[in-house]
Amino acid sequence: MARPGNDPRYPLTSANISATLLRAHPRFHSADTRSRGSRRSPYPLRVTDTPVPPPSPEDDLPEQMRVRREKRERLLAAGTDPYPVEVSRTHTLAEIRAAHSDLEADTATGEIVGVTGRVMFVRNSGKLCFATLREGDGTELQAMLSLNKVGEEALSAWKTDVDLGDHVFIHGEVITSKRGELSVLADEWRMTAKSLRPLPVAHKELAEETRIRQRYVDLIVRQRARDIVRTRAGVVRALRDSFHGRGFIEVETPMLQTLHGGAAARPFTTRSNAFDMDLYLRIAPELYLKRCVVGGLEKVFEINRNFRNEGSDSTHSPEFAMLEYYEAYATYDTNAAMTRELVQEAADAVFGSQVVTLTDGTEYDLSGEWTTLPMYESLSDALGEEVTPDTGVELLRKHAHANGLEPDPKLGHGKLVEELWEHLVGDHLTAPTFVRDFPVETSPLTRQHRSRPGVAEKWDLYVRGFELATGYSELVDPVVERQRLTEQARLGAAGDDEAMQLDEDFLRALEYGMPPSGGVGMGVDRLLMALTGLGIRETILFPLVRPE
RNA sequence: GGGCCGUUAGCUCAAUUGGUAGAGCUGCGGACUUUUAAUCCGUAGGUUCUGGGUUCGAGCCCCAGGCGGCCCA
Repeated sequence: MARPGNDPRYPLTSANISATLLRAHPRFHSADTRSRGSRRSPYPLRVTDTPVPPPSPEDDLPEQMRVRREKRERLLAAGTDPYPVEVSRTHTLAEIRAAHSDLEADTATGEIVGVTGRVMFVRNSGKLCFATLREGDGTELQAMLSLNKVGEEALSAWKTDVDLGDHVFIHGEVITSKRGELSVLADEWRMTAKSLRPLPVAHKELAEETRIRQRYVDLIVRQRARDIVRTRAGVVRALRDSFHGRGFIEVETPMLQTLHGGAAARPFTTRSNAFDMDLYLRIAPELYLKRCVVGGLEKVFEINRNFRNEGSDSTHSPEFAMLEYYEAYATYDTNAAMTRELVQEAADAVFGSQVVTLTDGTEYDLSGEWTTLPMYESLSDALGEEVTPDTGVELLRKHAHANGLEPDPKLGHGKLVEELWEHLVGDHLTAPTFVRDFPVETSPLTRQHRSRPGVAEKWDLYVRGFELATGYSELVDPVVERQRLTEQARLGAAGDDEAMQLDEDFLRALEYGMPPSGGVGMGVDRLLMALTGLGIRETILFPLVRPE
């Protein structure tokens, strides 16, 4: 936006020349006090017949932002770049802390260093200034600036130019203060990145909405926010290490798909201009990973994003990270054991223990073998009456009503059993538990149990009451698979928008022969939730939110 | 989709029955060479989410909407 003073259309006048000069010279600060302290624009309007420039949006900025912008301009006017390309940092703050962990108070080491950090606290006095610098991981170190080391000009510039939140460079000697605080005593300092916005109060929690909408600010002020990011990275890395240690190959399969499949979920749609066709964001990588197994990638995994066009709450996000892995010659028995190991190895890698401390301070034990509950038997126990794959829909509906549920009248046997089970059993599970042998009807891509009619070789893993993962002995008979998918497509045509589409290419792949295989899907965000006790929006760095 | 609650200074929050919108931190000016959320003195900062309505007068009451949270389906 054009403004007088830096736009040729609005040449400098004596009035704004003097204002500019005053701002550029710290010596004149006291003389300039009144004009800088007033609410008036620092750019006086000229009394001429030339058009008045349109009001700059900056004139409407809150006072504190305006002040910081003025400081930036003052630095520029004085020939100092508030955003230099390069600074001569010699050590991180953490390196200095590590190298001088047990110095006595009031010690001078003689070591000269250059350090950088964001100014988090400032304690300025007349001739000696203290500042707490912080670097990315939260490590803090004190900077000290004294009159006799940096000189009057640099000290005065420090006091007038530096605000909380600014990045600065400090060159000087590593010392400890009289109180014993490890510090760098400056002989030189400079601005490395001027912050134009004031930091929130460092000692009060940000409102949850602000934490999510402005995660960058959350990360600046809250150690826990920084820790969560690192915990998540550690968990993902541990997962990859576990897979690599077992000979798995990581692949990346399409997120833009012409058909959506692999799960019962509503997809997002998008559009390809070049292909002139609608595309779907994937709801699951399953059908592509199975193509991989057909092709001979016998141990294959993918960690990446799925998108489901559904609402969000404390356990759901429309965009979430998913782990899926498939292994030839594995079954739902062997992949349950491996899934348990993956979780336990992640806990060990990140926390050094399989007993994790949740965010509310309670401990959660992931160690050892985990409970296994067959679905029909555990539901029968909870009802006090036997329920089997042959139990009729009417009787199931009666049980549902007797237990305070009002299931959709359209629900069939399978979904009724699952709803009843979730209500009577699932909601009360706390310890890690595998629930096995689901109704065939609700598991279209799973093979029938090898010996028990009416159930599928499928398990769900419940941890702290929510579903963390699901595993199968995969259905690999291409003829049966075609029947199941055709039925799904029929449901879709009938208006069930969670049903899958018929993927002829996937069926063609299966017709080449897929070895007997086990497959597992696990929510990565949910794994974080399980290990930390956080809500899903705390485990995702930038969750989807409505625009402000 | 329904119900309830919230939305006030840069941030975190107050504001009696409807009667001049306040505090702390932050900012600005001043003092201070060993501070640790420094301290002391002074001072500035507001479209009370938006739009309508009632009233002599609305942050507060009414209507509609936005955003967020919680509970329910």
